[in-house]
Amino acid sequence: MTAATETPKPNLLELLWRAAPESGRGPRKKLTVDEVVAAAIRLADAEGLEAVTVRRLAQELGKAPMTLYTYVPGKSELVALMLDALFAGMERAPIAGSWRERLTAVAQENYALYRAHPWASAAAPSRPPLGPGQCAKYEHELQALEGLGLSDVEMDDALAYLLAFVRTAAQDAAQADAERAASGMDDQEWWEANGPLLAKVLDPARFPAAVRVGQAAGEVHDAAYNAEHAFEFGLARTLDGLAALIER
Amino acid sequence: MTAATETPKPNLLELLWRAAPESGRGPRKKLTVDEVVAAAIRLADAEGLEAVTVRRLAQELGKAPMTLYTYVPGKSELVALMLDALFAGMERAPIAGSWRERLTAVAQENYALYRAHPWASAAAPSRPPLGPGQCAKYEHELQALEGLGLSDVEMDDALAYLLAFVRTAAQDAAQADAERAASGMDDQEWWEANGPLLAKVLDPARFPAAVRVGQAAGEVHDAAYNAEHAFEFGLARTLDGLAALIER
DNA sequence: TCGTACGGTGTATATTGTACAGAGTACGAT
DNA sequence: ATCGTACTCTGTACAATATACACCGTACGA
Repeated sequence: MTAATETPKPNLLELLWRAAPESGRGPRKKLTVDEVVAAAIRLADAEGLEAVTVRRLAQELGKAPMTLYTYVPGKSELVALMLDALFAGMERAPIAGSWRERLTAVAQENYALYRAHPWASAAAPSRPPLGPGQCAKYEHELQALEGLGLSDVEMDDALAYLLAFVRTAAQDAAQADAERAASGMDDQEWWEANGPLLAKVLDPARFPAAVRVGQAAGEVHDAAYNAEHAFEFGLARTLDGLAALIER
Repeated sequence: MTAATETPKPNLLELLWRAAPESGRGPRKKLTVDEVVAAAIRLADAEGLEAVTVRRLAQELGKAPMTLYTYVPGKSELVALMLDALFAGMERAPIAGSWRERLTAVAQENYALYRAHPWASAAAPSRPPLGPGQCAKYEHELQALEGLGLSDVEMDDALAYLLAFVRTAAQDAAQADAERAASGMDDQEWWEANGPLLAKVLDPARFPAAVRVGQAAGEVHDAAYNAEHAFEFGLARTLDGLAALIER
């Protein structure tokens, strides 16, 4: 009996860093991992992450579905690769200005990325596997916190805190968009449909503050939820919160 | 031809407020929406939200799968009901103390809820449909911000900001737990498996700050990511950020 | 008393990720 | 130069998902 050949089963980290063994046996590959990932990103941008199915992506690439598994071990790894590619491709404006300006720029770059690729805000974990894109992003963004008197650990904490805020804000914005699109109603239609029931059920005697505050908030923004306002407000608060650490 | 009877198709809001028409024709229902929702929550707590399938939940209730659709129009509505039930059942300690103590209590109540029901942190939208549980929660939590000199709109902004932070922190913690469980490796094993590649690829010349800061952060917490620390740090920052608004 | 609205269910469908086996290809050892 | 074998690519197959639809029986309301 020959020794069981045990296909090495490419690790996600190896894949991210394109550190595959590359034993040139067999037919040449007709695609690259990068092409697969790029097609997946294109598809997700155009039709959402739920449109990125193995079959659909294969069709887009002119291959049979199972072919993709020669490039990527599974779907979750594909998503990780998509995210890292996105991070790798971010434009990185030089870090300059006051610490507030620098962190604002970092926040806005991230927000713009997630708004341009809404699927990413939902897919991105707080601590994605350390791919090259993720690392380059981390390296760049740490520059905004360098020289402020923070310890290394505090720099990491502060950056993670800022990025988590931005990701959540973008995710909430994307979700609000998606729900509006899915319901097929604009805010006015929604209110006409659901207003009567809400009026009956939201008893100001039972929920005095909720009714009062909810109404005030709803009137100021034109909608029940204004994502851009939430981002502006939250960013200001987040920077103020970091100020207490930085300017202490 | 008789007039098309057009089954009214229960709206999510009607369902949340249990405001169904209730036309007592036909056989008596053998279950209630609440029983279905309670069973779903039990199942999600025990085995995760992905275990809550129509078949499995029906089996748990001793019914045929399709039976559930008499109680709930679809799965997404079921999840919304589960969330609202969770919110309705939260213990609400009386609001007291300084504003910092009050908001800390609110944050910790929410964090505890999401840690006890990890599926909820992923499922909860920033602005869930206004069910009775959600409303009671909102009413209660607004108390913590009353009388601080904030406008109604600012109260809403501040609460949403705090809650989004807590939800994200809990979600990240749950995800870290899930990944650890799924990989079957503890942190040490993971490092032994992936350390060599990372050492080769994380070039301190290319990523000087990233390597330095990442190492420092990894050493302080025993793991690559310490969720509880992130919550503590973030909560302090978030309260400091709100202080700038409240004590202005 | 009887029509009909409704509860409960069996069957069926479209869609998903992916396991598995087979066919052809080209490198590397002999 | 030859040939085994590792590898690419693909067709088929399977398990699981949500849920549409038709049907059966029940019990209220006219």
